[in-house]
Amino acid sequence: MTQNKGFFQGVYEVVLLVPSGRVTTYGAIARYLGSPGAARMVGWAMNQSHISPEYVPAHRVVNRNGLLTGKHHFDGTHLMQEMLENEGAVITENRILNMKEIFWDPVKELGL
DNA sequence: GACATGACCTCTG
DNA sequence: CCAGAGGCCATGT
Repeated sequence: MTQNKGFFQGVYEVVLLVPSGRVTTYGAIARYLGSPGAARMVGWAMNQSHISPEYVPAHRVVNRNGLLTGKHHFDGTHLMQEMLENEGAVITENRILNMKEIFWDPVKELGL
């Protein structure tokens, strides 16, 4: 909080705060940080998530459509899908069906 | 030092 | 309703 070190820090904080079995979106995180149009950067943070001191559940971060866009960046197959399914998410063809049910919004959950 | 790209989203015409 | 362009931050070449 109140750490203006960078957007990345905020993204990691939110992603790390995402509970198991829940998924969030890039726009929600960007919006929570105060930049509704900085969704791109969120994806960039995920790309560098491996540089984070702690593991970042990037598999719980999907696009607005509930599509596993970054699944290609995890291992290249359906590891991300299996992980989410293991947590209780219903995914098919890289798309989350019950995304609405497991959707976790930081602004709504954490509150501004 | 500057240009181009990146796991995207939102707004306007 | 559909389509197009802009925006944001950081990293790499």
